[in-house]
Amino acid sequence: MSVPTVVSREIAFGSGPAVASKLEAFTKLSSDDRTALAQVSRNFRYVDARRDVISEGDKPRHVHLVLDGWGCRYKQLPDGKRQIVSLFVPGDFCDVNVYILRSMDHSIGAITRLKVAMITPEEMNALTAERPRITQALWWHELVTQAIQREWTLNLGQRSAYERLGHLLVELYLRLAAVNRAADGRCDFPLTQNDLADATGLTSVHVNRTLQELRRDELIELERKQLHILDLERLMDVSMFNTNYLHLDHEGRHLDANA
Amino acid sequence: MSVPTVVSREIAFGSGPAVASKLEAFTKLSSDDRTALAQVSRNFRYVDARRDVISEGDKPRHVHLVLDGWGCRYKQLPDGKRQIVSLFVPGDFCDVNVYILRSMDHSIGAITRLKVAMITPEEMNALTAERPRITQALWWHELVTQAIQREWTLNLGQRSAYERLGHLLVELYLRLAAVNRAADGRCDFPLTQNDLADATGLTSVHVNRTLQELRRDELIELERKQLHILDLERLMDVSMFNTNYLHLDHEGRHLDANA
DNA sequence: CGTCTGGTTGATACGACTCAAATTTGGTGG
DNA sequence: CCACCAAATTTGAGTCGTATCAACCAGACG
Repeated sequence: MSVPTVVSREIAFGSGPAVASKLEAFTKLSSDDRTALAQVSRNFRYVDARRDVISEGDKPRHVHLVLDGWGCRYKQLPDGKRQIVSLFVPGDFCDVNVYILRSMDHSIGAITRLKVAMITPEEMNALTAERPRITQALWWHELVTQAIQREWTLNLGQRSAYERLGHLLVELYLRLAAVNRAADGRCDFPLTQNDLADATGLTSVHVNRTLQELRRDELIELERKQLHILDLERLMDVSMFNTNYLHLDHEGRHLDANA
Repeated sequence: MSVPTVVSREIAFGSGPAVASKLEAFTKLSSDDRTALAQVSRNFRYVDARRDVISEGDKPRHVHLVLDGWGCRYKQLPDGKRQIVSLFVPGDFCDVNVYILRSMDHSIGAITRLKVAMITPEEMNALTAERPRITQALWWHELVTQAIQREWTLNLGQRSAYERLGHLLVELYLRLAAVNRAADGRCDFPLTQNDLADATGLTSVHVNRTLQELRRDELIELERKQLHILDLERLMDVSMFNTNYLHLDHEGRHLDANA
């Protein structure tokens, strides 16, 4: 999870180009690669908190890339129930190649005010045609995204409320750390207890009580949108967290050689 | 969900090349495309029921393609709990491009005796380099696989046991129908109640009671590994089933023109 | 035939939900 | 800078869905 000095020199904690550092968790990128990523990020827009980036039923026309802020993917049931099926933090792509599909089967919403790049199919094609290492890294990104989705399935299916919340907190902390948005057990944490409830399949009342338990056990502090994990190792332990699904061990580092 | 006549003419219910028909739910393939798919399916092996095709921790070396039988992806927790995170039916690819990753974060197991093709990275590269329509179709396959995983997340997070099981039965029925393995509300259904429990995050005792409810409500018959959905429309209704996530509407049909 | 796996039933327990209200926090305008 | 309001958090009491534990039964199989 080390961050290339070239990048980290430029950025302060909590800001800066997360995309490159996210992809560089997989493979080292050349400065040309980084320039190309910056290029496709030029065309961006802001989406207010609690608004949709794109809604279920819409025709997808771009790949979205989260430059700043938090977002989520969610699905709604006819009876009004809502499930957040994934969370986006800076550096996350929302569905590489979605535009193949005719219509969105879920919505993408902003948790905080969101800065998202809109990348056209043509730009994506050019990017992958010209930059094989970015292509590899994007595939890695896709595979990790799928692995996270599977882990959430496991989380909802088999873990208790306490384990489930613990697991989610650890995952988000590690994902933020990978893009230089977390350190020393601390990170921004803009999710409300309601959001947490929708993400974990619990009610917000029960989330509240369970967070209190986690605090009582001196595993976390969480207030004013700031998370502090007091004992990461123990929290990972009680939530049966296995980092393997995040594939954060620079698996593509052997690709560094070619230009 | 119509099946191209060219294919359906050749195959009997319950057997035949499922891959082509699965991909042709997205776009029409040329006979060259179909030949290429048959080529990469030459190298296959059988895996006995209840054995792993590949286990968590293993280094992935091939893309697996289910030629016949049912399989699943599952994850296990240190406390012994097990979650089936996805199911495979004939025609399903298991993780296009997995070999990018260093080690499997989950296991792939056989539910029934399984016939799986093992496709090398080289073969995959050749296939995608030479056959753009297959490449598109594989991307569609990936996107649908992800959509299914999201729907399972929703299923586990927000639906009751009754809805959850109903939803799963409908999904499997529709997926089997798409590869010509189901019709008239009937299909093979080799899952035990234990498997269903692991897939839905319930106990097998509760699965048993809930299936009885579904039978009592005259929605399904299920015995001797045969499923009969008596009233598909009503079952979809009570389980809040929205077919949109399966993207079965031949979205890539505009690609038919090129050779 | 005994054994095993998968299915079924019953009694009891508990984790998480529901509903309802109170309290705190954060943002906004006067 | 304070008053106000809406949103988010917290608390309490009671209920329900699903889990647990423990038998028992049926069919498949060697």
